[in-house]
Amino acid sequence: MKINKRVTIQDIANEINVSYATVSKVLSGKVGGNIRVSEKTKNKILEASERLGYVPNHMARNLKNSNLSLISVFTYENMENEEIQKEFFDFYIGVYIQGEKLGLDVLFLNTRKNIASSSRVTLSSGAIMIGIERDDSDIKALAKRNFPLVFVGRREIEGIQTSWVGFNYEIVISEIFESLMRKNIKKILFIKSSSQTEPYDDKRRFVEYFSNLYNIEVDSIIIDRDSTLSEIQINKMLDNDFYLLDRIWQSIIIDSFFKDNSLILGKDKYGIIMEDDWLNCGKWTCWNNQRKELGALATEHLFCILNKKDLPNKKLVPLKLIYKESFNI
Amino acid sequence: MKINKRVTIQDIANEINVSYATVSKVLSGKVGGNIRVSEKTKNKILEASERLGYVPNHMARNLKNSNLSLISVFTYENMENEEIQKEFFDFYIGVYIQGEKLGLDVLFLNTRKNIASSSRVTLSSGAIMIGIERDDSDIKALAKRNFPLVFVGRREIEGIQTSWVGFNYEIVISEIFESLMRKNIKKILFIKSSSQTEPYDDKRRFVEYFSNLYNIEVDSIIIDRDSTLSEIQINKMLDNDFYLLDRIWQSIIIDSFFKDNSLILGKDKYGIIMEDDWLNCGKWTCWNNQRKELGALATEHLFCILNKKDLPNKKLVPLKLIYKESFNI
DNA sequence: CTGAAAGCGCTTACAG
DNA sequence: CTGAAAGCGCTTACAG
Repeated sequence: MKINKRVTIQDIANEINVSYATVSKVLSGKVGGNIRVSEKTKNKILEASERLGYVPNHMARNLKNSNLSLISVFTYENMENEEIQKEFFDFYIGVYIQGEKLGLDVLFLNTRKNIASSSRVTLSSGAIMIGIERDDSDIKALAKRNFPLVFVGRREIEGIQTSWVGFNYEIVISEIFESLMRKNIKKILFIKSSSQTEPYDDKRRFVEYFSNLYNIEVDSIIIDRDSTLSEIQINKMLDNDFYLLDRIWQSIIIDSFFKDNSLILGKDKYGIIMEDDWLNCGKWTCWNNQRKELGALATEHLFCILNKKDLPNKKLVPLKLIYKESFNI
Repeated sequence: MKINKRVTIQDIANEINVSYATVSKVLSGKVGGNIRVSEKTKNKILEASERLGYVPNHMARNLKNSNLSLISVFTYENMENEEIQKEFFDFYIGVYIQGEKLGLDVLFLNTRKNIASSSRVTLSSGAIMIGIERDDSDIKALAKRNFPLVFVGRREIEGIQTSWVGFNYEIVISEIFESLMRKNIKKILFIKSSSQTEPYDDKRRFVEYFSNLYNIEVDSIIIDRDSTLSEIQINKMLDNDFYLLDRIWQSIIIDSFFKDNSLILGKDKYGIIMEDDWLNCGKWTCWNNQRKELGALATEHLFCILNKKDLPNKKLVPLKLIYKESFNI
């Protein structure tokens, strides 16, 4: 595999008959202070480096210095899917920008179902995990082995203490129910997806909590990506005037239901999507997109873990409702 | 800096009194075929690796094996700028996806004006350069030193043979002029920006060539990002019915000129933007977004360079006109 | 089947 | 000011 043999410090040392230690000192920019090299030697080294075309090998440099400045962002999701690209883009940008601020380089890894290659994550000093794939035994292995990992979105792994950052659903869901109360809405339809991951569990828990607190009756149905509406579901939807949606893409199904039944959103029926506007919520009230902030926060956490600093107090990114036609106050 | 001392192959070898060569064989998954290790030793190693929490160090692995699977994408542009994010996103996705197909990991680097850190690009085996920054002496140094580099967009560096991929402007600009001819338009206004980079030069060259070929008169003005229109410019714009724009953001200025003068695009005035739709061209005819394809092509070229294969014949990505209200056939 | 040794390219005390 | 030597963590002929 040694196809691309590049010029090394050794080559330069040989070329001009000087020890490679000295070459290293000059070429790594360490001269000055304690480390002195004569002007003449220095120039000879610089000249030879230029002439031979020396390019430093950072792999080797890092091996020696155990540099912590390379992190990776890892996901199993299929990035060829445009929707997933959109879903992740802002997180990535947040990681990238915060990484730059903290002096971290970012390796984006997305290798599906291939243990050998996913382990390439260990090129870096730590990783941020994005995505909801559940069956990721090698990630669990990394977590178990104390490889520095920060998950985006609450994530529990049995028997392991995981680091994660997430959105603060509590406050924004409380805001939703307060507005419902103020509007005197006493009964809503909760449109769930069948996703069982922690973040969705959290949302549902808060819906339950605040609906009890404000004494609002909640009926629920499940609508998934490929769902067609059953008679029962349709009746429940006709029966209720306010819908609370789990997922943004449910709104497509709902919108077409409205069309079929000549109902108008914001006039006949109301609703809120409990996600941010990563996929264009259109006329639906949803919360603001804080994905960049979340990516940045994850990066900060990882940075602190790597450098054995105390984690930031902030672990949850606050969310705000963006009121649109589907539910305006 | 050795804060995060991790478990190494040595640690495992010491733990169970076996040579670290054997540990390496087992843990790198090399056993089988010529390389045999007794079941008993293997299990001991696996157990200890699990118990101590071994995570391989890929830096060291790569140093030994001079692995070519890490490439980087490099730019000096400021990624905090949302417009620039949009401008680059599709390229990045293209690189990322093609990289995955070719088994390359991608390091996204964006370190501005800092030689020390931009040289971190040498962590990888080669780089794709995106962006139009002209004053990049360290990139030139890398190019001079034969560090494998592929530029996105034609790019000439004096005295150096550069690899680059780009869009095929010729065919799409010929298509523009053919349509003009068919519509019997004999006179157009070319709205240039003052950008002097190779891709814009290319476009202008083809405009000149095809306008001569089809005998279409071209007047021109320069409009930049922060321009206000001069009287002369306004007169030229009133005088002409068809505008050819260099850059997508010029359309904002033109649109507001239309508004001020109660002119309607697609009715009173016509035009085409000679860019793709990365920033929403609105009603303007422009060409299709092939940035993913371009990113993928750059990745392929870099892959071939790294592996000393012949470069793909294809170096230019073809473009198609997307006809919209501003100029429809 | 197992291990001693050389080496990937570099850095850094340390001695001269 | 300069260089010999050890070592970062790993792999891989090679010998036993």
